[in-house]
Amino acid sequence: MYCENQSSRSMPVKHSLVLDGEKGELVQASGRIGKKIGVPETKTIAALKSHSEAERRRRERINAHLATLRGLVPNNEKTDKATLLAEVISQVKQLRATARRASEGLHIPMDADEVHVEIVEHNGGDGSFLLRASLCCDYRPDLLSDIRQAINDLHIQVLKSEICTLGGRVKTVFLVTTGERDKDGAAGLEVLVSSVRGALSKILDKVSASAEYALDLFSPRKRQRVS
Amino acid sequence: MYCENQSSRSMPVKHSLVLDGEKGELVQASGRIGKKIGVPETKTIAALKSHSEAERRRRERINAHLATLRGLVPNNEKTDKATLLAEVISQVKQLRATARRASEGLHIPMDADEVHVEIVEHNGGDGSFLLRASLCCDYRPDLLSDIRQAINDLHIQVLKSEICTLGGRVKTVFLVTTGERDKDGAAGLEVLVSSVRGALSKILDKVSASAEYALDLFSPRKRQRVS
DNA sequence: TCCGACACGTGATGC
DNA sequence: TGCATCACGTGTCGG
Repeated sequence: MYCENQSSRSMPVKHSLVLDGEKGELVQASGRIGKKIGVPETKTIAALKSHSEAERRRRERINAHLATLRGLVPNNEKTDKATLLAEVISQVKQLRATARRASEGLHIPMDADEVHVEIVEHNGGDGSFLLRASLCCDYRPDLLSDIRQAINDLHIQVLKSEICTLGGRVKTVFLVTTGERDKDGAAGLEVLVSSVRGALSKILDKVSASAEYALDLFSPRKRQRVS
Repeated sequence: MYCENQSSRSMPVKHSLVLDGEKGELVQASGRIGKKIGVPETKTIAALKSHSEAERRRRERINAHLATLRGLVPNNEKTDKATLLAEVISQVKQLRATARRASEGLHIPMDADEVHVEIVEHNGGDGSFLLRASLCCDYRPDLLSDIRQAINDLHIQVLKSEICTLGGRVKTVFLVTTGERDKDGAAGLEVLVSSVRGALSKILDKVSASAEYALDLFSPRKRQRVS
């Protein structure tokens, strides 16, 4: 709600005191105000002085916090106060969004092999994005290490991973984003999507190929069951 | 870095113009300054007017962003500017921390049954915390739904879940926190830890009990293999 | 009465 | 030169 500040704008009041001297001493202005002051001017002077000092301390507190925020948000070392605050609210919004996305639904593996990559969110402003990639296939012992290797090769950051198994089938869902912000926008995003899709498809093909001749100990009948 | 502001503090300059009238009109003060101005006073007046208007617009931008932040951060509707900024930097810090925690190591299930609950992080300032809970046991079809049910009953928020299977064994690791901030601090935290531990132990016992008489299709030999 | 928080207008400074 | 940003001191309001 703040202050209504109506009165101060419509009735600004004449200045009666003025700052002078080398070190911020307050003296009485040449005002024509007939305010009958006999002696207590020194008291008013002191009051104004402490007032301005308090105001300066308040400003220092606020600016200190702004400096902290400037250090917290990446490389806005010399931007405006206003744009700095704008970047901060953008950061908070997207952090909250990703934190919320990180706790959502659980999926169960189906009987058909599947590779799926979709763009959950793409913030054009700072080039950040959110990808959901899923792979559904038969389980094999080195599946997880293969996936892990693919993630390392793609240089992406995994926000959330669900690895869900059901009767020899496994479905893995990854929520991924870029490690730090890069500015190549929608173009680089598309190639990244296809890269992720290609890597997962490669893992899927490796499953099928090895299943051709290798005997897996724990896999039940292959790929057909009740839907 | 900002402005050095040395000069403006040590030499504040005498006021020569003064605000007057009902609606913010600028007039010349009664100053004894002999600045020989013939006509261009109106220009200076207009300049000062546009100046103050621009400054007001700047203030409005900054305050609008502050209001947005005030709406974004939970229930700080009428706090100071300074404390609001302090809360914002706290929010950003903890959001970044949890986002970083959410992408860490992957675990593989071992041969011994295990329930583990530990406090990863406890922020005494706002009562928020971060718990890592893990359960390692044999796989059974309704294990995941049991875990999901336990999470719902505990009223906790899952930031990250890893469900990793290896040869009939499954290890699930959860990174959990409180849904929204509650202020009961360390006391409630301890009871929550033991609640989580108890719920997971219950799930573990149910596995062993059902394994007594039921024939699981996919489980290999029970609980002993190479370490 | 005093103290803290705000909005305001203003001079200085950098582009 | 003007234009935008900043720190400053001050008036005002509420507790």
